[in-house]
This record gives sequence, structure tokens and C-alpha cells, in this order.
Amino acid sequence: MAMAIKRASEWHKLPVTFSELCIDTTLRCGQSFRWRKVNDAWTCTLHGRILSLKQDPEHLHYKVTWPETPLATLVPPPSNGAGLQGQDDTEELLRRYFSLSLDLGALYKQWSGADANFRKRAPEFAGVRILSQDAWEALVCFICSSNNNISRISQMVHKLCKHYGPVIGHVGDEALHDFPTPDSLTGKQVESRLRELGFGYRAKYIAETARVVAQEKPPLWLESLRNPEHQGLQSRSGPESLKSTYKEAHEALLSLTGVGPKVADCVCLMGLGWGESVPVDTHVWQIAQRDYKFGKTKSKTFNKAMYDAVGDHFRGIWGQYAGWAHSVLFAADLREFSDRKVKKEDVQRLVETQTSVIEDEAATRRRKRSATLKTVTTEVKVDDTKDGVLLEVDRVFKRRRTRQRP
DNA sequence: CCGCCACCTGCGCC
DNA sequence: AGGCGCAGGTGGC
Repeated sequence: MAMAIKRASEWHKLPVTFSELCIDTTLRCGQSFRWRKVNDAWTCTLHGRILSLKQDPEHLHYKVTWPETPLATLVPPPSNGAGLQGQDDTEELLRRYFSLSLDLGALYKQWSGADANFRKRAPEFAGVRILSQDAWEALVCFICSSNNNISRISQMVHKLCKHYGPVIGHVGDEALHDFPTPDSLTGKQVESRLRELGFGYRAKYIAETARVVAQEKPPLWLESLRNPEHQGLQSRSGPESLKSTYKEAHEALLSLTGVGPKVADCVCLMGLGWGESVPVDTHVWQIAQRDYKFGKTKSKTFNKAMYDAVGDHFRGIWGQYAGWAHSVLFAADLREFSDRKVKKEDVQRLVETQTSVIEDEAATRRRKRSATLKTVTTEVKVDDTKDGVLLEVDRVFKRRRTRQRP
């Protein structure tokens, strides 16, 4: 069996157009925190193997590297049972991971038809898909994401794999690890060790959640929360009574420490196949206020009712795959991709002025952020005379905390 | 229920 | 150059 597995890795290709999948955007937009660009190829461990991806306008190119020693004993086979049987199931895995049976072009058309704002933003951000990630991995990664930035989240997830995940192989002299199982994170020392590794208060959430998932919840509890409809994955696991709806899955996840509505929705969307789930974070809340006229209610702070209202609103205009549409706008709003927006506005602005657009843009962003985040409770108007922009801010997403003096 | 705050840490900015 | 403020939130009053 091991002999069949071990062979020289080579590149394969899958016909996929750029508008159906753009890995460069999809893998960098904060869904998964493990993909790294190595020698011009996106690389990550997935289902017990190392996967490298490249793309041209017509194809997705992939290369598989299997473990030097069989890992059947270390890594549980995928829940669909298609594990290491000797034949390469990587193409099927990729189709599943990227949900390639879904017609993304048709969805973009639907969302554009229903929403002028989407129509405006989407052209620069084609091919953004929701990754079908492992539910447990998504759960832990998004627990790490609370009050945190993408750079540090990535570092933390990397450390988690490095210290608790099985080695799958090597790239150069660096070992690549798979994501650790719940069992491997249940030890007595886990919390203190994670704190040493820089996880901060999330160390407790992770250790506690691992213990509950591995020992207190019934076996396959997470899997039972999966959307049975998603990409035709007719449930082969569990009786009818264990199936859940999106709302039930969301509620169930809230029982875990460190999991609030936002993290629960991330797990629903990216780990459990619930396409209608819309994670509302500070970014999405700002998008809702800026582009969808949110922020006109009595309540002063962002509460659960408003959280649900934002999600319901987007589900209303975008429909069954609202979470997918949301991630397109989320990507369009990310700092990391701001160059694409500058380019576009460059053209517009050059017609009007000859000033430095990039610097202008950066300054505007700073002022906007500053106005949005630092304003406290009262209505504020910021008159930006230089750009002739009038910003109205009804409320804040989060009250600025005043640091205690020692 | 609603509305505070504290919570770890690292990086960017002034 | 040394702090301050913030980052895809959540738990506990």
C-alpha cells in the first residue's frame, strides 16, 4: 500500500477559468490562514498530503506530495471515507474544497442583478470562492481570530500545527504539519503551553473547546451540524434526527467557549457548508453602514439584534449563498487588496486632478477609520474639505477603550 | 436583555 | 524611542 502511494510528484491540471476561481484572492482574503506562497506556488497541507497550486487563465494546476511514511495511523481518514486507498483522490478533494460544481459566474450575475453595490465592486474581485474547510480547523482558527489581525492569526495557526500537528512532509528544510486533531489538544498542559506560544486569552478557549469537542460532545457532533445539501453531499452520516438547519448549527456552536455569533457564522460558512451564513465583523458592519444604510436604529452599540439584522438583510438581497457574496465585498474592502481600488479610482481622479492619488487615498482612509472608530456615541460629522467629502457617522461599532494607567 | 469593560500580543504609526 | 491604538470578538458582570 505504501509503495503505491510513494511516487515522484508531478503537476496535474484542472480546467477552471479565472472568473470561476481566483486562488490569489481566495487564499489571501482571510478565510484560511495556512496557505503560503512557496516558489510561486500556493502550498498547504490538506487531508494528509501536501498540496501546491498554481493558476493560468484556463487551468488550476496542482501538485501532490504524499508523506514519506504512511500516516494512516496518525491522521484520521476523511469523514467521507475516501481516504488513502492507494489511488489519488486529490482532484476530487480539490473539487470539493473549492466547490467547483457551483457556477460562480451565474451567482455573480444574480448578486449583481439584485444589488447595485455588488455590481460596482465585484468586477475587480472575480473568482472569490468560499473554501470548504475542515470544520474543526475552521472552529479553532476563528477562535484565534477574535480581536486579532490576519498576520498574527496566521502565525498562531502555524504554531498550533507546528507544535501539535503531525508532520506531513518537508519543503526545503522546513517541516510541514497538518492541523492538530481535537484529541491532540486535550492535554493538561495545553493551555499554559499555548499561552507561552503567544495565544493570549485564546489559549483557554482553544483548550476548553478541544476538551469539550473530543470528550463531552457526542462523536461526530461537529459533522452532524453540516449542511447536508451542500454540493450534493447527501448525508451518509447519521440518522435524520441528527441533521440540522443553519440556525440550529449556529446555536449549537455558541455553546462552545470562545465562540460568539461571528465565529459561529465563520464555522457555519467555511467549515459546515452553510452558504447563507453571513459572519458580521467590524469590516462587514462598516460596509453595512457605509453602503447599505445601516446604523439608523436607537441602539448605541452593536448588539445581537443588529448582528442578526445585518445578516438577514444580506440574505434578503443575495439569497441562499449570501455568505459567498459577502466574502467578495469583504475581500474588496481588505487593506491588502487596496491597490486594486486605487488603480480604479486613479483613472477617475486623474481626469479631475493631477495630485498624488495614492497619498490622497491613504489619507482619506485614515481619516475615515479615525472618524468611525474614535467617535463616541454621539452623531458626528466630519467635513473633509480637501476631498470635499462629508462623512456622517451615526454610531460606533465599538467604543474605544481607555487604557488604564498602572 | 442591554451596555460596559477586560482580555493577550505584536505591529505600525507618530 | 517609547507608547499608544488597533486588529475579521467574546465572556462576565
